[in-house]
Formats: sequence, structure tokens, C-alpha cells
Amino acid sequence: MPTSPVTGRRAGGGRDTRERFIEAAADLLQRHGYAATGVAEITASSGAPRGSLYFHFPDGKEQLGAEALELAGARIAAALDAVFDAAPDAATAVRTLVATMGARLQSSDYQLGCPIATTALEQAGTSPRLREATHAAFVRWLEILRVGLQADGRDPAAAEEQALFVLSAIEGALLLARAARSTRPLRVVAQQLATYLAASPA
Amino acid sequence: MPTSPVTGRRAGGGRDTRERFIEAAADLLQRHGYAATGVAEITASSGAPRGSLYFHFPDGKEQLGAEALELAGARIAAALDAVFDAAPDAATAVRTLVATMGARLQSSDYQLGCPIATTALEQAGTSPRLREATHAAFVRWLEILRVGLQADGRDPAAAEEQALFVLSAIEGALLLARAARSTRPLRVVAQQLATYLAASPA
Amino acid sequence: MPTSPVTGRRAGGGRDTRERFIEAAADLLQRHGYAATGVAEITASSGAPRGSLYFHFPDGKEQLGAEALELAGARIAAALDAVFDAAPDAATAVRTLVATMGARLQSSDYQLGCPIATTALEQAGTSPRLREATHAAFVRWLEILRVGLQADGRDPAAAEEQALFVLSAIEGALLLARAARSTRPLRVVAQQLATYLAASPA
Amino acid sequence: MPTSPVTGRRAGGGRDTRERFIEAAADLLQRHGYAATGVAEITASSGAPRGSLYFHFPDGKEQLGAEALELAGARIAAALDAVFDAAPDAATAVRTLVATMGARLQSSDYQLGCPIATTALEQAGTSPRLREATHAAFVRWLEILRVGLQADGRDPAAAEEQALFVLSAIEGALLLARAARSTRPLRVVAQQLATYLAASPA
DNA sequence: ACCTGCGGGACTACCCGTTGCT
DNA sequence: AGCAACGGGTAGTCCCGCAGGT
Repeated sequence: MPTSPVTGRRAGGGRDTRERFIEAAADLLQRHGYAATGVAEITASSGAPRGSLYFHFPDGKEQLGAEALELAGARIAAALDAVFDAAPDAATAVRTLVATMGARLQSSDYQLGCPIATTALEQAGTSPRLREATHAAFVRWLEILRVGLQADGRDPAAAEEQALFVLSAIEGALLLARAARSTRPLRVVAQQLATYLAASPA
Repeated sequence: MPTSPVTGRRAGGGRDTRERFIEAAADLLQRHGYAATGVAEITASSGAPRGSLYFHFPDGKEQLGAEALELAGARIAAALDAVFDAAPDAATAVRTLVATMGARLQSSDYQLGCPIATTALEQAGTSPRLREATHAAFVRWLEILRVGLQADGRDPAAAEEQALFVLSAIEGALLLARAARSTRPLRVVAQQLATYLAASPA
Repeated sequence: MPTSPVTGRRAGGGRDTRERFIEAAADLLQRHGYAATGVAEITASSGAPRGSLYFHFPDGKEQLGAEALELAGARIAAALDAVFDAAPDAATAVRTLVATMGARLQSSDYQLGCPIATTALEQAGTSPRLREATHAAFVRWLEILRVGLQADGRDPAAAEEQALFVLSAIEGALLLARAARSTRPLRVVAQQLATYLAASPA
Repeated sequence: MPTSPVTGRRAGGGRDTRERFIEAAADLLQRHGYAATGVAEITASSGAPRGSLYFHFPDGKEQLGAEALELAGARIAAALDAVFDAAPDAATAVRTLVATMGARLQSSDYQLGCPIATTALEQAGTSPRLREATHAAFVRWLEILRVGLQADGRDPAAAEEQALFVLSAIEGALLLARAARSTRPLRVVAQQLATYLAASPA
């Protein structure tokens, strides 16, 4: 009996294969970007056969990339939610967030920064579908930040603008950190943002 | 007699060809990144013959990329110098800078953002040579920002940290702007940075 | 009750699916030939599910192709029968026949010529099974032509040879007509054949 | 000194490679048609390296196919010229022509029929470029036939129509011969055409 | 027992960055 | 300086089979 009594799914088949493709793609997109990631690399990393990719993703690499970005965006969103839920105020949340990202960056030999940014930059002017996927992730994160900042006492308009500022600074810090192979940009930006946020709601 | 009496080089060849390669590479790297830019595309865009590339750049695409990043870095550095020279204070300089970049981004259909960032993200973990080239550009810009902030009244340590913060925020805003196809992230970040800088030296 | 009281098969499944495969294959073989027609194209065009093909046609594409050629051959045979039944003499029959084919060719943007010839040429030296299927269709048509010519007053041997001549000329005209995107080869050949046939029985 | 003192060409390089591609493509197109012929097959058969194909034929397989059809068309044209030059009258020329083709067909195990027809049928509705190449070949042959028939005493209009008739009949006979794996269609059509041509100029 | 979704991997046309030989 | 060569690489499609559900 090859079906799982719990999930009712065939062992190793169906939904699992599709998910494995997306997982593998998300990881590789984060490390090397879209253009530098080959579908052969993705299939090898996922363990799934090459030919199955186009069954699950008829539009090929682009569709897979878009879904991988969606997954990565959702994961960061969940992390953001958790951090803002746990922290007493926005400044603390941002500190915690950046510290977590710095630790992940360092422990991955400066490979795992933002899972969206690389693809966003290289495909912004090339693939509308991928650009939209990256944009959607950013919008989702901004909304979480805005809610967190509003809960911290800002009015809606200010919270929205500060969310944009906070995300920009963190994304830029992740970029500089990878180029420098150092977490210092993250540490400095976290400190600056905390100072800024502590001063702003008055 | 097609050789110059001064340089001994043929008019139109030599240095010009080399420069044309670098110019073309810098432009394409900014638009599409390193991996998505083929040497065929570069040679076609430069107008130079294919086979000449490896005469001028024995290490091939990687060397050409590194030199293109150097050129692009120097150009931004010159622009930074000019902006800080002309502006009455750092907050104004940052506003002017971001406004200029926003205009260039918009008029290029959101293709021309930071000429370094895309390659920095995708090649950080792949090509040490290119990572170093991107890092060098960022360091150069940070130094100009630090000097400008110091001239505006900060002590050296604070100026250095604020330079990192300013560059991070601008880089992040350029990223979000390309993903959103909107200059709003740049406008908001410019405003936030100006507010922050006006408050900080006190 | 979805099963037929006569055949015991479910209505909508079984034979229907099989026929739909054959119909779709026959149409695509005529338009693009065997090699250029993918099984995916056939299944998509038929509306039938992918995996069912190998249930109905265990030998796969080749078997399906052979059956499609058989169907197409039978349809032309029926048309030939009808034309020779209705026409007062062989010359008139050939004129009518060629006129009909020319109309079909033109109205299909020069796609629907002989449903057998393309596959016959490309698979003659590759697939014995398909070659035999094309040969069988031609033999069947030749027999109808022979009977029609004999009924028009030729002796059996002459009728057989003239049938071969008539079919050759028509097939060649269909080929030239598709290449030229013009019905002129068909019109000229019809005229020449009619002249020839009118003169031959004497 | 690697250049030949006779041809002045580099051994194995340049024009030769290009020609070898075209030769190999022409042969394979005649045997299997366009769709069933892979570029890998062509390069293997030509002995030339795979990567060089797209240097010589930037438009890839389609361009190579078109040039191969052109070569094949020119060769048949030359053969037609020779046959009509040598024969005392058109009927004899047609007999000789068909006999030669029958011999070639048989000695090649019924693989080498018309080098154009297979591609003409399968690509007529798919590739305008290839359709035009096949059409051009037919037009060229028709012109030679027309001149030959006119030299034999027909008026221009009749000669043009009879050329179309003759070519159609021969093409059709080659098709039926390959399907039947027999030269009989060719022999019968040659006899019928000779009779027809002998009767027509009067 | 009749189907069929999904898996499977070889193969497609095409293009990559690179380098001899001229 | 540069044309032609070079072969391993790209994404994508091929036809087919099998395991499991209806």
C-alpha cells in the first residue's frame, strides 16, 4: 500500500514533486539570481526528473521562478509577522529582524540575503511576470511593516512612508553586506533605524 | 597614414575599441546584470569585432565586467562629488542626488538604476573578482558621502555610519522603485533621509 | 445509466475517444506530416486525455498514424467512388475530382492537399508500417480509378496504366499547388488529363 | 604554410565547412524530410563541428534547409539541362530523365526520390522561407522543361502547360514509387508521357 | 477492468564563452 | 587584430510507461 494513511497521497508523487521544484528554485534564485540559475541545476537540486518540470510548470522556468518568488515572499512575510507579534515596539522588531538576517547571511557564507532582490534587479526590465512577482512580495512586506508601525503609534500615512524607508534601508544593507562580506552594514543600519524610529512617533 | 604621430596607434582602433567594449558592458550590466548579458550582446552593442575582445581582455568576460563596474563606479563617484560640492548642506545634496536618479530611472523606462547592485547581488557568491569590484565601488561612494556629512558638521564616526545608512536607503529605494515601476520609493526615502539628516547633527 | 445496452461501453468514452484520436491525427498528418506532428498536439486537438493514447494504441504514435492514414485513405476512396458514379465519363470525373480538391486546397489556405502524400514521402524509408499504410491507400484509389476507366471503354491493362498516370499527375499537381500557393497546377493538369483521356480510348 | 598552393584556402576551414553542412542537409532532407532531420544528424553527417553551424547559418536550421533546397534544385536543374541538350526530342528526354531517376531510386533502396518534394509538402504551411525555396526550385525546373518543349515545336503557351503536366506526373510517380517500393509507377508514367508528347505537337 | 495523471529521461534547436590559425 | 571553429551548455519538447484511482 503505497499511499500514506495520513495524507492519502502517493509516496513521492504529485504535489510533493511540484513543491520540491519550487523549494529548489527559491533557494537557487536567492543565491545566484534568475539568469545564472539553470533549470538543470534546479532539477538536480530538487531530485525530480527534468521532463516533469514542464508538466507542473507549462510556462517553464519563468513560471517556476514566479512561484518560487511567491514562496520566498510568503516565508519572509511570516517571519515579519512573527517578529512584530513578539516585539514590544517597532524599533525592537526591526533590531530583531535585522539581527536574524545578519546571522543567516553570515552562517551561509554571505549567500542568503534577500530572496527577492537579485531577481528583482536583473529581471525588472526583462520579464514582466517576474517583476510583478517581486513587486508583490515587497508590497506584502510593506503592508506588514506598516501595520506594525501603526500599532506602534504612528498615523497611517506616516506609517506607510516609514515602512518604505525601513524596507529600503534593510534591502540596501543586505546588498552592501553581501558585497563587503561583512555584517557591519546590517548592524549599522539596524542601529540607525532604531534611533530613527524611537525619535519619530514623539 | 593612419597612425597618430603622437601615440603611434592607429586612429579609431586601440584604446577606442577597448573603451567601447567597456562602455557597452557597463550599460548592459546595469540593465540586465552579468549572467544575463552575453559577450555577443556586448560586442554587437559596442560595434567592435568579436575576436578582438580577448585581445583587449585576456581574462575574458569576467575582466571586462570588472572594468565595466570600475567605470560605472567612477562615474557615480564623480556625480556624488559634484552634487556635494554644489549643495549647501548634506540634506540638500541627498535630495538632489535622489531626484537625479529618479529622473534617470523614469526616463529609461525603469532600466537604469544602480549600475553596480545587480551584479553585486548575483555575483557576490560566485566571482570573487566581480564581488571585489562591486565592493570597491561602494567603498568609494561611502567615502564621498562620509566626507560630505563630516563637512556638514558630524564627527568622523557618526559621519561614517550615516553614510552607510544613506547609501543603504538609496540602494534599497532604487531596488523597490524598479520592482514597482514607480519613483515613489525614491521620493519617500529622499524625504525621510532629509528629515533624518536635518535632525541628526543638532 | 451511462453504458450502452448494445455495446456495454460507457457513452462518451471508449470508441469515441479512440475515434477522436484518429480524427485529430489524420487532420494533423495531412497538414504537417508525421514527424512534425507531436502526440501532445494530437491529444490537445482531440480533447482526449494524454495518458489514454497508449491505452487505445499500444504501439503508440506509429499505430495511431497508421490508423489515421487508413481513415484518410478510406475517405478519399469514398469521394472517388462518388465522383465516378456521378460523372458521365472518366474525363468528366477527373475534372470534377480535381476541381473539388482545388477548392478544398484554396479554402484551407493551401494546407489540405493529399492526406497521405506527406507522410508517404517522409516515412517511406523510415517506418515500414507507415509506408505500407500509405501504399495501401494509393492501391485502393488506383483500383477505383481503374474500374472507372475500364467502365469508360478501356481494356483492363490500359485502364490500370492510365489510372497510375492519372493519380501521379494529380498527386504531383497537388504538390506543386501547395508549393506555389496557387491552384493553377491543378487546373492545368485537369485540362491536360481530360484532353489525354478524351483522346486515348479512341 | 597551411594554405593549399592550389586553392589558396585553409585546409578544412572556411567555405568548405559551409558547403559540407549544405551537402549533408540536402542529402538528409531528401531522405527524411525537414522535420525528421535533426541538426545533430546534419552536423554528424557533415563531419563539421556543432557550434560552427550557427556561425555560418545565423538563422539556424531553417536557413540551412533553404540553402540545401537551393543546392538540390540547382543540381536537378543541371541534370535537366544536360538531358534536354543530349536528347533528339522532348519525348526522349523525358524517357531518359525518368529512367535515370528510377535507377537512382532503386539503387538507394527507394530513398532518393525528389529532393524537394518531401520538404515542400511538410513545410508548405509552416515555414514561408522553405515553401519559397521549394517553389523556386520547381519554377526553375519548369522553365527548363518549357524551353525544351518549345524547342521541340510547341508554341509558348502550350509548352508552359505541358511542362507543368510533365513535372506533375513525374513528381507523382516518384511519390507512388517510394510508397510502393517499385519503379513501376515511373516506368508507366514515362511511357504515358512519351505517348502524350509524341501525339501533342502534331 | 478501464482509464489517466504524472513521472521519466533522451533528445530538440540553439547559443555560450573561448581560442587557434591567419 | 580577427574569422572561423569548437564543444559543452541553454531552455524546452519528445514519445512513452507505470502506478493508482474511479
